[in-house]
Amino acid sequence: MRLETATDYAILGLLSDGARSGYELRVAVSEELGYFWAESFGQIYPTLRRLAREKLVVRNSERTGRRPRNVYTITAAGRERLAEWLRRQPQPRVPRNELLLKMYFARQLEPAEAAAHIQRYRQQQEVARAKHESLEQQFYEEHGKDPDLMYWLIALRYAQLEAEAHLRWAEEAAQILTELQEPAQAN
Amino acid sequence: MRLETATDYAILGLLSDGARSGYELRVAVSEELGYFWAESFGQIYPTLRRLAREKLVVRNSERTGRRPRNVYTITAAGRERLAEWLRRQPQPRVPRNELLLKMYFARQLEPAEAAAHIQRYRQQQEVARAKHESLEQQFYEEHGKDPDLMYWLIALRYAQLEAEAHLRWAEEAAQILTELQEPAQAN
DNA sequence: TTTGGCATGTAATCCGTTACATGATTAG
DNA sequence: CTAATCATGTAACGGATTACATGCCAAA
Repeated sequence: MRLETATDYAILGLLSDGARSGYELRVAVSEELGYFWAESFGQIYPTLRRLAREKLVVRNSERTGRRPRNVYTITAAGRERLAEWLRRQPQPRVPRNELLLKMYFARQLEPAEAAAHIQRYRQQQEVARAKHESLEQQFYEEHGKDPDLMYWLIALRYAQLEAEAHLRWAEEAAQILTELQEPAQAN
Repeated sequence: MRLETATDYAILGLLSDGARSGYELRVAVSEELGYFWAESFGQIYPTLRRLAREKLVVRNSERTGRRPRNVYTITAAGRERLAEWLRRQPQPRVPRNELLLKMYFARQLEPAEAAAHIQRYRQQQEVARAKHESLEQQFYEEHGKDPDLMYWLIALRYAQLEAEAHLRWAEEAAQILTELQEPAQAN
């Protein structure tokens, strides 16, 4: 038997906001949670089956006119389990930052090669920042009165502050590497 | 057959700085790389075997006086492979932040319960910050002239800026939740 | 008619963690 | 003598990704 994973609760959490099909969940994970959470697609359907077996969700097959869909609805028991999990202390995952691993050993590279990593990283973080900004707009426009809004903004704010920190780091690191490449000429 | 993992290169990287035994690698991963990288212990020995089979490291059994140790030394081929990997663009891992997942769905909790998560998180980040600071000291003291130092500081700086961002977030989030708990009385 | 999006699933594989298992040496 | 640390590995399990597999419907 299977111990509980955060995956289960990501799905229960989304369903707590309204019934959805597996396909819709797949989309919702990547669009709504995408900036801090991901589920591989091959994970969602098996998880839904298991949640249904445990009576935390119920499946309703819709065949009304459209092509058949299986829509999952969270049960009272599901909500309870979700709330219980939400109260438990979040487990930090093991750190594994490949960029930093490469930086740590970067003396084996030319400074310009290390700088290239940093440049690309900065660009990625710029993209992330832009995405966060548009997400924030979207939140206000589509959920201005939603009582969830506050919490969504808190989560988003985390990503925003991190991206800012990453950008600042990239600038500092680029600066250091530039100085390494052009050793001081003045005395 | 096995595709390459960053695990392999974390080990090759450490060995590029000097030969070590499996046990010493285990310690080094957690002490030197610990703030941004982790390897589970059951991973290191099998990886060393594989690296030896691929001639990227060589094993030397020491039995001189002390209890037997297997010391691994990186080969020229190993250094080449490491450098080649270092040049390739770092792959970001899939995002999975359990704290944010809980925050995102936190309307299902009492605001005070959400605030408790944030308090604990802030404390964890304070601990991290202190650890970074002592690491920095240690770097300067023990490796003041090491040409690797610059890169180690760059990696460390990343973690420092992130921790600062996390602390700032925790403060902001705590503030918002406090306001939620005591609704405005003045008009 | 063909492409793209909606829709649902299974299978193989891999990576990683945890637990198990054993034993030597050294310092207190 | 005994606890801590040095030291080396194996096995079982579980979770996650990727690839495979299928097919409908609507719009261009």
